[in-house]
Amino acid sequence: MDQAEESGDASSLVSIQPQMLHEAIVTQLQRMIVEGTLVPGTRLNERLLCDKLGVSRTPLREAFRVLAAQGLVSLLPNRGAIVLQLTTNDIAETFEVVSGLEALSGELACARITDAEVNEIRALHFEMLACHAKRDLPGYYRLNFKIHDAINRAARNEVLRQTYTTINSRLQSLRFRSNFDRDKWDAAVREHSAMVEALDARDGARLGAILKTHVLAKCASVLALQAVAAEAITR
Amino acid sequence: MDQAEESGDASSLVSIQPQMLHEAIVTQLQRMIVEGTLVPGTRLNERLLCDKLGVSRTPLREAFRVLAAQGLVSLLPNRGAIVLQLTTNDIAETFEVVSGLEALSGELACARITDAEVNEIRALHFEMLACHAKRDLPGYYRLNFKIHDAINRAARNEVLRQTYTTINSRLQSLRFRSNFDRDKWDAAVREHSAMVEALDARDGARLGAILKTHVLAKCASVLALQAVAAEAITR
DNA sequence: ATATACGTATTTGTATACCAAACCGAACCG
DNA sequence: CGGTTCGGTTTGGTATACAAATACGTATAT
Repeated sequence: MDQAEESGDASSLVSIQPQMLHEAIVTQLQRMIVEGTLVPGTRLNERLLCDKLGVSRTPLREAFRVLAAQGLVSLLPNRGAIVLQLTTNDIAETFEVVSGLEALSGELACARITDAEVNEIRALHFEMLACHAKRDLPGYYRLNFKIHDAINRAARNEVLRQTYTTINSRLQSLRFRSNFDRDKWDAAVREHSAMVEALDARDGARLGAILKTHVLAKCASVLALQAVAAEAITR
Repeated sequence: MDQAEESGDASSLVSIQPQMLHEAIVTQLQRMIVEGTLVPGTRLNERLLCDKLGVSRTPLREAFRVLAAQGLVSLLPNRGAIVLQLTTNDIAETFEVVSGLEALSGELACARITDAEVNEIRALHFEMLACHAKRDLPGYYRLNFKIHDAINRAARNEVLRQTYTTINSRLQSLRFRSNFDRDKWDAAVREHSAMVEALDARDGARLGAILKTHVLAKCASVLALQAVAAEAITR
C-alpha cells in the first residue's frame, strides 16, 4: 500500500505530492503485467528495462521489490525478477481470498451505501444488461468492473479497497482471457441482478453470499480454461 | 508477499535459498516496528540506520519500499520513511479487513481441518484457559496467537495466511498494549470456547461469525484505549 | 550422439561516490 | 512577532565498481 492511499490526508494534497520514480515504474510494470504485455514467467532483465524505461538500476530494482511484495513478480536470488506464474492452486487460493474480501465489501456496502449510490449502480447494471444483450464482452467487462468498484467504494473502507485491488491485480491477466460460454455468462448476469436486489434491500448477508459465489464461479471458469490450455500444451 | 512463501516449492528449498540483504532488513525493521521499538511517527534516517545495521543505502532503501508496500511505513517524498501512525479511522478499517479475513479463515478451516488439528487447538484452548485462570496475560496472548494461527493454517490457503499476516502486522504494536479489563477478558475467553465448539461441529458459518465479532470486539477495546491515551495527551 | 566438464561472458547484489533538489533550522530583518 | 534568507543536512537518482552467481558455448569423454 503506498503512502498516497494510506494517509488520510485530503485528496488535494495527494495530487500535489510528486510521486517518486520507483512508483511510476511500479505503475508502468503493473499495467504491463495486468494487461498481459509481460507474460507470466518472463524474466525481467535489468539492463534491458533500464534502457526501455530510461531509468537507472536503483529505482528499477526498488520497483521490483515492491512488485514482489504485491505478489506480481517473484525474486529469484542472483537471477532477478520474473513475472509470477500462478499455479492452479495459487489461482484457487487467490480467488478464495478475493471472494472473502468481496463478500466483506458487500456486507459493509449494504450498511453504508446511500440511495444515490444504489441508483448509480442500478444504472450501471442496466448498461451492463444492454452489453449482455448485444453480446459486447469488452463493454460487459468494463461495466462489471465499474459495478464491483462502486460496491467497493460504498463500503467506505480504504484499507479494504487497497487490499482488494492489490490481490485482485494478481488475477487480472487471467480474468481477461476467460471467454465464458453463453450459460456462464447468463448465470453471471442473473447473479448481478440478485446483487442489485440485495443492495436495494440493504441485505448485507445476502449480498455478501452472492458476491462470494459470483467470484468463486469466476474462479471455476478461469480454472477450466486453464485446464484446457494446459492440455493443449501437453498434447 | 515475498518470494519464499509465494513459490509452491518444497520447504526444503526455501531454507537453502540465501535471502537477500534487503529482506533481512525488512524482517529486522518489521520486528522493531511490531514490538514497538520503533514508535509510530519515528523518522527513519538512512545514514543512522545504515550505520546501525551495517549495510549500505541501496538495500536499506529497498527495504523501505517494501515496508511501505506492506503498510508499515509511509514514504514522504524527499523526507524519507516514517513509521506509519494509524489514525483512529485507519485502525477501524484495518480491523474490519482483518475480521473479514479471519472469518474466511474460520469458514475454510471448518471445511478442511483434521480431527488431529481440532484436538491440538482444543489443547491450546485449555492451556489458554489455565493462563486466564492464573491471570497470566503474556501467556494468554501467546496462546491466543497460537490458536488463531492454527485456525489460519487449517484453512489451507497460503495466500490468505500471507495476506492476513501482512495486514495484521500493522496492528500488532497496538494489540500488545490493550490491557483489557476483567469483563472484556472473560468475554474473549467465552468467545474462544464457542470457537472450539463451532470448530468441533465443523460449523463454518458460526465459526466465521464468532471470529468476526471477536476481532471487532478487540478493535473496540483498542480504540477505547486509544481514546483514553489521546485524552491524556490533550489534557 | 549424448552427456559431462570447463571457461568465458552476463547478470545480479551490494557498496560507494556524486550531484541536484528539497528540506530543516537558525540567524537575520522588517 | 512574522517572514526571509542562507547554509548544512537529507533524500532521490545516476553512475561506477566489483565479487559472486549464473548462463552459455565449446571442448572433451563416454
